[in-house]
Amino acid sequence: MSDLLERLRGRGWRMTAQRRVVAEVLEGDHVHLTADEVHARAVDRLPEISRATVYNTLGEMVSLGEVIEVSTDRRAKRYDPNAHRPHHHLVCARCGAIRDVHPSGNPLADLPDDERFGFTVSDVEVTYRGICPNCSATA
Amino acid sequence: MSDLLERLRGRGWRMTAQRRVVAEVLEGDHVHLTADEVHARAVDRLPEISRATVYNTLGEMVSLGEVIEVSTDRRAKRYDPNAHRPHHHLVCARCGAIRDVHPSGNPLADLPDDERFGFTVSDVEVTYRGICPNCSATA
DNA sequence: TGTTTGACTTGGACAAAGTCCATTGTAGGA
DNA sequence: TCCTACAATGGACTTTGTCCAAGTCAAACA
Repeated sequence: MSDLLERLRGRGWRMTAQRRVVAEVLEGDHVHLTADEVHARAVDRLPEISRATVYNTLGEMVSLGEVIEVSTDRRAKRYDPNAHRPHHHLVCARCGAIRDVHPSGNPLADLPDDERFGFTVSDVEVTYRGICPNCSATA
Repeated sequence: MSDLLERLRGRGWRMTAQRRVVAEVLEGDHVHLTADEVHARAVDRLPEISRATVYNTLGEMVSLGEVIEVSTDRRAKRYDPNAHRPHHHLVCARCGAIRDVHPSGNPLADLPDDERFGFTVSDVEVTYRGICPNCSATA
């Protein structure tokens, strides 16, 4: 069983076929699927799974902090299962490909007090943009 | 006339009442309106302006690099007119308030070569998240 | 193992945000 | 002033996501 599923079970999740399939679809590194993509892959394994269940399940995983929502473009949110490995994202401006990246330094520390406007700052999300090797080759 | 409008005219834009109104609505610092908010304010000055025109105009401003699209949450894109003053954003996780911020350091330089996966990296977008003073007071 | 129950799933209606397009209008040059 | 290419309009359509009432089932318990 996957780590993700293991952790969810540990949190008292009732284990259903639907949830198992959604968790399995999300396995791996550099996985950044949209909800509809997750649904399409889930349907391959469990044809009767509904869109609403996929949305519900992804939403619960996010609330539990087991999956991260990533909004890299104007389109659908994407779901990243590596919630427990801090990282940021590198996105191809042309084809939308996404890679997980690990910058040096801590961007949180780079925000001076006089630029915090009294906010309690707890998190930072960094998105690098550029052109991937594939797209620059076929330019 | 606003700076924004001036620059757009310099780029050969045909000047229409609609475009003028959209540009005027976007004036100012810490302005991060959604397309619908822009439309609502534009309608106050020019009642017959259509939603499609607001979307088109904002889209053109973005393509020309005069306005930046900001996706701070799951909801609508927001439009930031300060495209020529490099900055990032600080967002309240509770009420959604947005401030422009200027971190020290250059996050682009923090991405090592071996984390670039062959991408030509050209831009970086940083979103800080936290709770604004107003929301932490009324917790 | 069978029963029970509340959590889970379903499918369809609904909503928000954004795009597309045929038609109509108009800015700005000749 | 007239022309024409560019721009605006508004309504249909698409995509993405939410909500809900009714049915289903995982797992605790006897």
